[in-house]
Amino acid sequence: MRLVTWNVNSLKARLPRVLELLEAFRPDVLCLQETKLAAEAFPHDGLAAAGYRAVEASEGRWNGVALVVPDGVEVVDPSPELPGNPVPDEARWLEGTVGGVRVVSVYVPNGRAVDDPWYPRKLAFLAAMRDRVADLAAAGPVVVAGDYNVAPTDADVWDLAAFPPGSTHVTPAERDAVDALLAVGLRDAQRVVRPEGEAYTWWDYRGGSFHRGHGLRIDLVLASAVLGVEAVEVARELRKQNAAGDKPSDHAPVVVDLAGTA
DNA sequence: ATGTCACGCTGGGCGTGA
Repeated sequence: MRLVTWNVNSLKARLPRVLELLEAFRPDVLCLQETKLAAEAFPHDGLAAAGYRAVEASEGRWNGVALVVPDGVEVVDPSPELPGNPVPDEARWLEGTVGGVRVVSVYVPNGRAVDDPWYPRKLAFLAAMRDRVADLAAAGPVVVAGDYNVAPTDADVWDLAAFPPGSTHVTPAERDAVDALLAVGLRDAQRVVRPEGEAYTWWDYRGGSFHRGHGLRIDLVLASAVLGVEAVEVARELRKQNAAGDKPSDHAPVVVDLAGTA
């Protein structure tokens, strides 16, 4: 099974690049985050032209997640429910069973700053995830893919000096929350294939960050250990503007090939 | 350089979020 996760920063603005991704990588499931559109505006027709269909959880202007699969593939028992979610009105969680694997597309709250009310909300969201994923992992193979807004280790940050005290994404509490997800029996797919070193997935739009290598690895694919990880690729070409002038997201897609799936 | 995007509201810049 080939799974891709991508924070697109508006599916309306990014549709040409999503179609480019589907054509180039032909995933069996694509987990989208930050679709940033209402359900009635979701571009089902555009995806259909590429041979794909989507199940989505949409909110309107902000957030929004989706699972995109090839025509003829069913997403069984889709659900946006995350028990204990501190922000249940926001479209940040969507699970569905694809090929016998429970797949989740998740957009974890940013957190903003350690002294901001969004920081404890972020930690509460991650705690709710842990409890839900523990239940899912006990029931069968699971993949939790998305924008975690956490860089799990120092190797996932271009420069720790850019994260002075009060900064989010790198705090021990956030990293402990990701470790707690792994502790229910998941593996960080990128680190299975590439145990250390740089594998960034996000670069700020500002200041030429991509060109300068100022990135973070915050888009993660956590997979049940029973699922073999054959390959992982960060699709960096999609972080660049294309020849037609279509702009990139500030995140690159993460492409993961998994074995041991139906 | 806090140097970029994308959105809604509105009719072209501003506020918001990342």
